[in-house]
Amino acid sequence: MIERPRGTRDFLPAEMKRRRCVERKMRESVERWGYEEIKTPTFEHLDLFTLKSGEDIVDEIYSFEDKGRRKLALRPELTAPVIRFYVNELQNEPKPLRFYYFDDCFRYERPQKGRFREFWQFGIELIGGRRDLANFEMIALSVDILRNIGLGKFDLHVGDVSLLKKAVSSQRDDLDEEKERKIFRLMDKKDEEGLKTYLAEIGIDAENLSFLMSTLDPIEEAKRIFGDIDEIKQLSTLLDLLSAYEIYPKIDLSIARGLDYYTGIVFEIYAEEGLGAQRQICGGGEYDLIKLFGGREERSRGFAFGFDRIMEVLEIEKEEENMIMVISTDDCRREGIKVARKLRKKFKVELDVMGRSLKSQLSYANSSGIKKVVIVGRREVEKNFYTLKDMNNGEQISCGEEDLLEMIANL
RNA sequence: GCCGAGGUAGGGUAGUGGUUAUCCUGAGGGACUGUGGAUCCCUCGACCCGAGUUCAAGUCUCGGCCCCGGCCCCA
Repeated sequence: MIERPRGTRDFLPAEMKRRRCVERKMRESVERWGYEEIKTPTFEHLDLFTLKSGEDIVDEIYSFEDKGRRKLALRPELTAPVIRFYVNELQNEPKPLRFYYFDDCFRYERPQKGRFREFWQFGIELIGGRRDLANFEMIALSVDILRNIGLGKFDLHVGDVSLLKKAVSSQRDDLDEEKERKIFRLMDKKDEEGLKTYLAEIGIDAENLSFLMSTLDPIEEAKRIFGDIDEIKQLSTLLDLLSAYEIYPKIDLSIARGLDYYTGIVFEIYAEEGLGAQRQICGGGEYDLIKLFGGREERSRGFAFGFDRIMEVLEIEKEEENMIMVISTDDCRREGIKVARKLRKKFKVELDVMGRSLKSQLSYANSSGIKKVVIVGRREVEKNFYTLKDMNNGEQISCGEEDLLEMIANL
């Protein structure tokens, strides 16, 4: 027997209904803000991703060589492909550009709760725009989506990596990249003890950086240290605009995220429960990929939802299935087929393919949750009528050909 | 890659070295040739894979695979 590859999943019809329902709501949400769907290839040149994230990520990517010796990779995320697309052929479009995507991504990682080797991302990229207004739109939209899909409980954290970088690099002139990274990582993990120990080790006064981890009013504290610099104004304006949309994020200046390409505001959204160690359901921010990919400098920003993680925490009530079954026995199959065809103009209709008796077909309808059946048997065919049966209460009525559609709708 | 817990019909399970591997559910058929849900009967269907120990392995040992929780990483 052939097993499903590690970290992949099969989805049953019931689960696909849930997923499509949420997907539909997400699409509706972003389309109401003027976003349009785009699609990029499932695989790209490996370089696209190493350029963005460094050589190290090759370990976590599904990469391969094709028969023409090209080094390719299944996309591990969608921001880089979308920006590549933009740089390739959309740079002269009028700004802003509002794009959204919903697709599967692939990462070679150890699977655990909320983490798979094939997983789905729903995200947007907003290219162009003045920083404060565009950042407002990005974050407000992400919250709008969650509100629309009915996910009420989440934590929104907003930070600014440029402030973080500035604060850390101002501590020592000779701070190399590796040390900075380690500091960022400890901060991102909120490992205060580890951070203190490490800062002491490399001779930095932890007090100077403590405002980044502060939970009280980090903006005020940053202002005290840096003065009223542009980064702080941006954050304040953003908070003001968000409050107009009734969004009150938690400021967290220690968010480091991928860091390599984020350049300004960053944000993360966490589910409150149900995901174990993988609580993050959304991440995004401002980045500078366009120039890196050889385009004309243009600010852009975006976010992506971990669709599968959202599905883990979201509770959705089941939609009732509205299936009609046309039941006919072997001597009347032709008539049954004709009736089914007529009904399919307006309804979902099933026909028996098992060759079952009338009794067994009813039994099947019952156990499949089919609420309405039309019986087309010899008796009906000979006298030229149909029998409609309501499976909920067992009541039956007869009707002629001309009122079939109407009567079954009202059954 | 690391640490830990697991893997018995489609789903849920019993089974501490010894009959033909238990029970529930499910699925297919029938009792019942034009009327479902109840009942009864029949049928289908499993020890993750591979080595080893043993007279004998679902059970013990080792390796692999998969899965679950966590670490690392997280574009």
